[in-house]
Amino acid sequence: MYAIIDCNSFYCSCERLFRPDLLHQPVVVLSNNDGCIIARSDEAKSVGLPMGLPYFQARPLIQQHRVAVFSSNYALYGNLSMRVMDTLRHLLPSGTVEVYSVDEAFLECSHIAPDQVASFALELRHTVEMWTGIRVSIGVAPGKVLSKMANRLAKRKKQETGCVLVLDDPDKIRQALLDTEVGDIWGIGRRYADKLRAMGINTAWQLRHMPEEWARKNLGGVIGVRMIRELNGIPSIPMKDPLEVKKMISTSRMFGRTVTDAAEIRQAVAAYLSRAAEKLRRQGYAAGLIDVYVVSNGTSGGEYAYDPQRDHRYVILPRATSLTSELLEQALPLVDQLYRPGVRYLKAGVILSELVPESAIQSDLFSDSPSSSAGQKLMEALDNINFSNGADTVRFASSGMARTWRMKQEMRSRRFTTHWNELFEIT
DNA sequence: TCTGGGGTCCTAGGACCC
DNA sequence: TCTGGGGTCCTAGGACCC
Repeated sequence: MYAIIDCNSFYCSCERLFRPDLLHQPVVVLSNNDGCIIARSDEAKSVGLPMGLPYFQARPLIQQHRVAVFSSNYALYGNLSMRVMDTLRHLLPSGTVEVYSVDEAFLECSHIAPDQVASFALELRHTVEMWTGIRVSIGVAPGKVLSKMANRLAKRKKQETGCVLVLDDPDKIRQALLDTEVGDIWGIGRRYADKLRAMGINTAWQLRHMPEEWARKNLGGVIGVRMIRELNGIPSIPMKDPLEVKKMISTSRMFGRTVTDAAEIRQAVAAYLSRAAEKLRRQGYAAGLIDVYVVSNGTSGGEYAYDPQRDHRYVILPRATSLTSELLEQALPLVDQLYRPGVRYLKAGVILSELVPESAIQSDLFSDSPSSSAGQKLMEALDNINFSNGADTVRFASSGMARTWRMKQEMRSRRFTTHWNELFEIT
């Protein structure tokens, strides 16, 4: 059996943890740049605020129902996520927890007797809430797809299920499949859902009875075949090895306003690259390739304009590196190749790929410094200062001083758990 | 005026090789 | 006028996820 454990309205729960006065109030959290709604408490859902609604469109409803609004506070969410995941790893045998996203983890439960699974799940839910203050929902079933389905149904019927649902016999599975529309299956996105409905397939139960060969042709090849098997209770999506190396690290942001100045684009790219390099070092990798891209405002206004030929450049590094200075040196010239005067830019981004473990860097035949250990010490010092004193305390001058292009975050709560000067105070 | 950011996997098709 | 078969590697693009 597989379980998925999922934090309820995670970002909102994090905000409420330090604002108990909001416990039964509607709460929403906004995307970067305070652009749109990305998390809603149950109360906010029930006043009719949909996911992804632009903030400016949501404003009337927000005022009418006195909804508490927060800018996203990733320092806080990341730290609380770590606490939840640590709790799971503490309570389960090693190798059975797969962190799937900031607020979800799959558990492989073969070590638990089938008749114990339900009580174990309830216990787990209770412990996570006691230790972290975060409420979770748990779905258990044979396979990841069915466990996601169980989780979804558990949340939908909180009162009856206590946020835990175990699909452990054919009748329960059948009922769950009948109760799930194709578009609500994990792995079926909007495109496939439209396609399936056009073919008269509306429920997971109907999809389950389609032949594998049909799925191979119509649902993305092997992905479709795995889907049919999972729906039939045959686990076909394995647990992921937590040690697997990442393939890319990317950092991108919308600007707080449109930007037309090349110097400002360079600053933004320098800042995103610094951030990406920090992630790179934290995970112990070096990058062999840098991608830089920009997105502009379409000529007719409104629309995003991105043309890979025109708006994206990359450079292959002579030697993989994780030093911000070396990466900057290679990446900044790309900006000048991309930049077109007079264009209104909305966003820029940096992608680091061809990642290799720092310990296994291929040195280049002609480089004079075998491994730039002074540079590495400098980066270590930089990362330590920025970790303990807050991001960007020390940064490269190329990332700019005034930085008026930076995103808006006007309603961010304090970083209660990660910054000494922002601790929760009791008076 | 105002619509996020960070990922993964898979396939098709072109270039190239023997 | 005729013009193979088998393979690898790479990239772009589509689809999905939270």
